Amino acid sequence: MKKGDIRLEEVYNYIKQFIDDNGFPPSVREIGEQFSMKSTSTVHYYLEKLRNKGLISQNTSRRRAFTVTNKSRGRANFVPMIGTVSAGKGMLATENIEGEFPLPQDMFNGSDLFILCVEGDSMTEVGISDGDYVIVHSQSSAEIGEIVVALWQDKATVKRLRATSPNLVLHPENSSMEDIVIEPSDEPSILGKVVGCIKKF
Amino acid sequence: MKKGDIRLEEVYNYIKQFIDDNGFPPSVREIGEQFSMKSTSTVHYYLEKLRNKGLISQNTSRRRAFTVTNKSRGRANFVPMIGTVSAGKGMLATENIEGEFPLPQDMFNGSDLFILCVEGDSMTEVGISDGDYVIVHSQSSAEIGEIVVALWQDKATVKRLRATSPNLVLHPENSSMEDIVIEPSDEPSILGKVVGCIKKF
DNA sequence: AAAAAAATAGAACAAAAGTTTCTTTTTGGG
DNA sequence: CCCAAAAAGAAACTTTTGTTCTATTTTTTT
Repeated sequence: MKKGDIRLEEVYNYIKQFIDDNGFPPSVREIGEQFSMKSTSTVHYYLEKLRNKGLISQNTSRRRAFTVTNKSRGRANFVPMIGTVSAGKGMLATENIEGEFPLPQDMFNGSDLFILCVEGDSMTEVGISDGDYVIVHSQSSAEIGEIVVALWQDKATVKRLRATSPNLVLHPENSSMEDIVIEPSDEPSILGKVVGCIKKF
Repeated sequence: MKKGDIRLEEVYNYIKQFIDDNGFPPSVREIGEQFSMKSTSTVHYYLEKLRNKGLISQNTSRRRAFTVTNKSRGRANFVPMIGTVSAGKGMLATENIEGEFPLPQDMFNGSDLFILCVEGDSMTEVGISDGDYVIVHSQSSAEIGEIVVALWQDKATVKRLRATSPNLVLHPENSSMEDIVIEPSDEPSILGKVVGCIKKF
């Protein structure tokens, strides 16, 4: 392996790390300092190699403005985590958002997602357990058979949708539990459809 | 609400979006153009407000180098997804990596993690199903009772560790399956410990 | 309506950052 | 060991970019 190729990879990794740490790319001179390169043209030499290899893309006429075009590195989709579900105001109101979590955009895309922490063991038979985080697509209706987040008695519950009329029937995926039947007069509402789940062991 | 406060939020959102889209922050003049501000000092005026509110942090002496310090926005931890598990060379060799996926650092941190796609239904009773992605902490040994990824007959399997000697005993969390007993002569190895799981519905 | 505060503009400036051209040193294969 | 190619350096140059200072307009408050 040629000496320059080793260095090229080191430079590439440094850039990646720098962006991860700082949120913006390093300048030519900062790269040079890192590798004790005494001339900015030396850095330029490597940067052009990386550009030719398609590993970075650089916006001419913009300073400190190149990005790592790592095809294999997926983009993040920041999804809000909902803390308390207050029925009254919009659920995605700022005061209800506990934080934004990055999810792989390849798996979960779209801007109308949110994350909710699951309480209880009513859905263990589909792999959703107490303490898991479900990823929910915000929508006000859903198809029969889909797993939904429904707002009932001012609390969000995750259940499988069995029927919507005359009553809303929610089916826990836990053989020891009974279906929940909610009459229209109780004004139940569907907050969204569960599209994924994250669990920690 | 004051007029400036609305604008302040718009500017803030624009910056966030710009960084998401481009991977580097906008310049003062780019922000100004977006909002038809005819003077860079106007942008400066808003930028300072954002700084004072702690919403962005700016590195003086560095151009185009501020970051959104959204406390609520979690950082991403890029974790490699392993495709084919080839026993021979290092599992985390570049050729085995299918891509890097961003995970919430708050949930999964550390640089020695990898993601693996699960095949089969041997762990459904702990919520790990066919097609799920397990998040694995790379390690060569584990405690009894932990869920591990073991390499057996050149294939990676996810099971609960029951015993390590004299034989390696792997327990499927599926009552219709039998324990797998692997003799030392078969040279089984532990690739890591399962710390999480992501499922898509 | 007047006064105070907030928001915007203009222009000039200094520093940072990418590029270029030419030269020199170091490597690596024959 | 020699020579071409690769790698590194020096210095000057052009743009971009953030800052500053002052003046003006618009909003908000009293």
